[in-house]
Amino acid sequence: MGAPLPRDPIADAQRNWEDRGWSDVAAPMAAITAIMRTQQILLARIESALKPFGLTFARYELLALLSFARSGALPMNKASALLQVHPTSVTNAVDRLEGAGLVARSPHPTDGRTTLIELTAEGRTVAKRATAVLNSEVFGQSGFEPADVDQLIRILGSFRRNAGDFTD
Amino acid sequence: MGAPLPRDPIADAQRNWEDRGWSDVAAPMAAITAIMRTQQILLARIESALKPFGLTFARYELLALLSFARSGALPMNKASALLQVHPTSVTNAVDRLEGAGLVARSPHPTDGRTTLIELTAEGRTVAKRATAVLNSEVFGQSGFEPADVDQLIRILGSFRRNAGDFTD
DNA sequence: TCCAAACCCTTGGATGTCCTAGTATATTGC
DNA sequence: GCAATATACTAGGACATCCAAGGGTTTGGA
Repeated sequence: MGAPLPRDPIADAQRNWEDRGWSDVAAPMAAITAIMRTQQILLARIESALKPFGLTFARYELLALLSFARSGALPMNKASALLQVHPTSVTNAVDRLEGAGLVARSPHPTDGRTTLIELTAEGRTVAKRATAVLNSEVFGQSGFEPADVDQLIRILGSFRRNAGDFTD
Repeated sequence: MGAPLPRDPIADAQRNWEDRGWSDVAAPMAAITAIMRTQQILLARIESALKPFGLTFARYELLALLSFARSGALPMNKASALLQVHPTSVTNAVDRLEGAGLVARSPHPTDGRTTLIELTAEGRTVAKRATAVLNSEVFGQSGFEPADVDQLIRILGSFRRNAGDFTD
């Protein structure tokens, strides 16, 4: 954190790669490194916007997912698959959200292995308010040009499909 | 994580946003969420490629940075600024790299507050080998079209500049 | 000259992610 | 029907990141 650098460190890295004879992979290296850094910046903005609600991004994502579920409840494994995170991460998030009274665990009616997670009334309220803040403070001020947003959705969508995230 | 989903969960989220009347921020939301997920996929690939070297991405980045420093040594605060991570993260990475014998700490010759980190001979060798593996297994098979790589570098470069990463 | 402010690094605490392993419940196959 | 396999969730451990706070060093103004 700190003041802006006088030069783009990723562009410098790309030049270093080229100078060492790795020109064939210098550009993908720079693009991938830029994705890592961009994610870091965006995550910091998101966490900052969610802090007043006592939420982290991981917990917010779970709340948001539940708020869109028709029944208002989802099995943990379903949430894990849809959020594309490890099951233990969902357990962790649910533990904390449950402690904050925003979600509740309940046994699955027919499958004894499965645990359902459900929004509480307060959870639904918090999800709504947090989404409003994220929309206005982060998504609404992303700093991406509209045309670039479309490019990102296209490029990263293709990447995620090729990586095996989904078949569509 | 499991088998591919039948549908793109991010595209679904974008539709949900639009259905709730947040059309103005639905696309940026989708783009940002896609960046988060793409980072996760790429990080997993990188960590997997580095595992045989006993390196994580954070430690590799530090090794690579040092390998490009003319003198082969850098102050910790310099590394923190160039890698754009918190100073404590550098302390953590140096602790582990030092324990593995890949870098060494030394006092700054004139400024008693500053600690220099320097590659050991083994550290230089490991950095070289790890870079070769990353180049061939990750950067060389990113799955991005060359034209899209250029788009990413342009779009994310502009974003990072606007976010205050650098002035160029 | 001397003390306050700025700077550098480290420690300790909170979170999140993943992996491995373990327990409990379902499903499948013989 | 029963044993073997598969699935669901949780516990414990390793890492990384950030923040807050503390101790040592420099710098700069009174």
